[in-house]
Amino acid sequence: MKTADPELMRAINRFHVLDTIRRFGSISRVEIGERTQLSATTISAITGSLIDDGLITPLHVGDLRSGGNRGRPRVMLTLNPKAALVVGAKIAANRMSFAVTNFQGDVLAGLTLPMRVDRLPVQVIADLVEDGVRRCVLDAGVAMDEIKTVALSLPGIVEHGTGRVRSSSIFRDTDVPLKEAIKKRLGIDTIVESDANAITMAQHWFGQARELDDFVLVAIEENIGLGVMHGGQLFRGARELSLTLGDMVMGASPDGAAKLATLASETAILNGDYDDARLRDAIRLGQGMRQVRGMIDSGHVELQAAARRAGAALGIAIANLVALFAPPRVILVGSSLALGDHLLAPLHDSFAKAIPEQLKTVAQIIIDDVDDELWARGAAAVALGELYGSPWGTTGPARSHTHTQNQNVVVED
Amino acid sequence: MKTADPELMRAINRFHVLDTIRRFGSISRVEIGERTQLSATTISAITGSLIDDGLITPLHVGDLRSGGNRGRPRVMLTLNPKAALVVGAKIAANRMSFAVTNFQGDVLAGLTLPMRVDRLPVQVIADLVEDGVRRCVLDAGVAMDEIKTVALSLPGIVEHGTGRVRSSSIFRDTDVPLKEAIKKRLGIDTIVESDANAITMAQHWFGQARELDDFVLVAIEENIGLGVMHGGQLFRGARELSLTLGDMVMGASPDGAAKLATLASETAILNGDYDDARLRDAIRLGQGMRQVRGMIDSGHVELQAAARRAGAALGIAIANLVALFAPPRVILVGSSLALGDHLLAPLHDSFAKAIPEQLKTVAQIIIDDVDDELWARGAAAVALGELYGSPWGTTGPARSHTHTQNQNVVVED
DNA sequence: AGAAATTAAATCGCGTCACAAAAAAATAGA
DNA sequence: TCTATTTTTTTGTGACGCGATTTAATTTCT
Repeated sequence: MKTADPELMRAINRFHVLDTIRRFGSISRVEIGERTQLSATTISAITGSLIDDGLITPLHVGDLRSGGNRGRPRVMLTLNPKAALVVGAKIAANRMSFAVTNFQGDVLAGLTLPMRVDRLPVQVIADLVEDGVRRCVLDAGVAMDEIKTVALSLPGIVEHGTGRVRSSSIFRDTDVPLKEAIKKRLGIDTIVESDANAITMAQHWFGQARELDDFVLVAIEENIGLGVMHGGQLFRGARELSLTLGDMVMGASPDGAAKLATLASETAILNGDYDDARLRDAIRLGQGMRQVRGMIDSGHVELQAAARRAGAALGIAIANLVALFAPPRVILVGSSLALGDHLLAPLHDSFAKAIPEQLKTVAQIIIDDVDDELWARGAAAVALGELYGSPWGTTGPARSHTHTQNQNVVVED
Repeated sequence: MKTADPELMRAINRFHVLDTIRRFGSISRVEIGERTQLSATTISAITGSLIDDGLITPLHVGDLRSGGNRGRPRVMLTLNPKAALVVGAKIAANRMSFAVTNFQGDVLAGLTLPMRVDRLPVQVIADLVEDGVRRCVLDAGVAMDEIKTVALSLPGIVEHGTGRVRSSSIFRDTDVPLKEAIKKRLGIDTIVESDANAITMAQHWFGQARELDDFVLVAIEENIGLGVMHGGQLFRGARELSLTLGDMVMGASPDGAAKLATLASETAILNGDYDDARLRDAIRLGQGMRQVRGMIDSGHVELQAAARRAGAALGIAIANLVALFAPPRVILVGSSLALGDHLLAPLHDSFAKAIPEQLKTVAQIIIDDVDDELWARGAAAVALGELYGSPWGTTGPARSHTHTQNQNVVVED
């Protein structure tokens, strides 16, 4: 039970201000006041402290006066890109992606390594992750000790707090203490998050849900991931467990029942149909679904039926989600979207049939074909989100800026 | 976006204190401090203000000194029962229940009226509710204007904020502005809530989940209701919509798919099997499931199969819920529990088969056979919860209690 | 019985917070 | 240069939570 004290109050308002600056990229104090409803005084104090801490920078524009604009000009504030660097990583069965981003979430260096890692021993995977992170950081031209946090995302059920992976298609073992393993190797704060939550965060910060504080995301890949944004925060289960949709059982009785994952995951669609050499290669490269789409287009009936089945099941599962969370938007991402209408037409169709009448207008379904980098960037956003929430610089007392204020770095164009 | 200010801070802490007193019934200031982690100073200030506002009362015990207890004795604090009176009501298809409770949630008067109200015109139902409330208040020996709030609970999807009933088996119409209708009739603040949420609140306050801030409740009656308690608060969908489980589609494709409600609701189990006169009567009296149980016991094969189907479907639906919310406890309530093991055995069975391995130990399923009064009391708890959260007396400045107490209570519109 | 010890609750003083009002800063137009 | 205008900072006020201190109410010891 969190007690409220002045420090918490400040932390909340500070976060609101920082978040507002992040959302608008470049914004004056007055506008922050309009958006947050905080008084100008408070804004000044908080932004002052943020400037002192080096998290934001004042930006005296000089021009951009759109004429007829008298009075003291507004000083724009932006995130200080150099305030922190983080690494985000996505670990998938057939590839790893890394992204080094600055405090604004801009990608300084990206790296995707196609390789089949699933079912390798944990130690080996951890080694590979370490290599990838170090390599990507090197590419970005920075030193490892400048990295504040590393965030890893992977499919499966992840316990956010402890950084343990309860279960994942990547690992043979269950309950893998991945966070500790990586932290020991890199000597950097590490966060482990489900890939679905990472991409959900990415959509919230950079993608199709920038303006929404409530939405649901379904990631259709080797597994079916789920991310729920609720009130601007990732919704986690009661034990800080990440959510998953692949375990949803579709059926009314144990006999006929099947998990969604066995109906709609990539593996399910392929159903062991690896006799085609090109398809085998494509799968190894993570292009399996694209290849399948081609095969369906040229008349592969069985695969088409599999895609239809998958789409139908997904449509129902999504309808169930809408019935539970009533989100204004559902975003679909993941490699299986490469199947195009072979998957989506039955999906929409069964969604329409499954959704209750009075919820029909509630949710809007959006398809977003995202690239590897955004997944990794999402993981980075998870890391940044934590830095925002609990700034390492003291949340503490407002200092009198009177004698520190002149570092107001005048940057002109 | 709520900004944090001293007033909010105080409101939060005040709520924590009040909630702690409610949970423990009778508790001293020191113990409140231990539980809330607030300083003794703050506790003193807040309890002082609560006493001034008449919400709690100091209780000088005198005895109960369990020996060996030196020093100044603790003064116990309790909720002031007379601080507010509320009415809770449960509207079901075949009966209405009412309960007048004091500020502690003690029932001063209860009333259950067996009558078939579903599909009656809204106006008629509203009239019946009005009569029931007035009658029950009269039974409690108090005047209507002493009632602070009325809370109605009913099956279906309810929009909490506006008090509109999006859809309910009770009403023929959709989007019924029930809150307005009742408020106009009674002239009292009215809250409309789903019955599942009300009984969830009741379990949290008085029942099987008193110590839990996270749990899920499934109400199996004419419909399948769902309540989710998350972090000590009722979890509502993004639009403040109440949740429902009856709309969950069980099946992998639109053809074979069926909503849970058509598999596991009372109507579904009966499946139009009204040829038995005694059963017809029992249903009218809300004893349908009890009667069905007897019929199964004496060898009614079809009904037994129906119960088995229902249980199996419910087990799967609950497993899906556990996969989504990871609650430590799932509580089952509702009239269908009268079916006993005819329903529960297949339920547990299919739950065990459907739940993923790593979540097996997460949730504990509890059956609770609750009576009508608890449902109504739950609605009352919903009303009380709102009173707690935003106390009508000014949350305002701490007064020096020594000489002030008489000013406040200026409540303006 | 009276003093000492002990525990609970109230009070005091401090630092912090948000905010309103006033002052200062920075610019455009006259 | 001077005035009007708009933004930002400074100043002053009321409220908050908390640690230290004081007062209150008992029990235990002598």
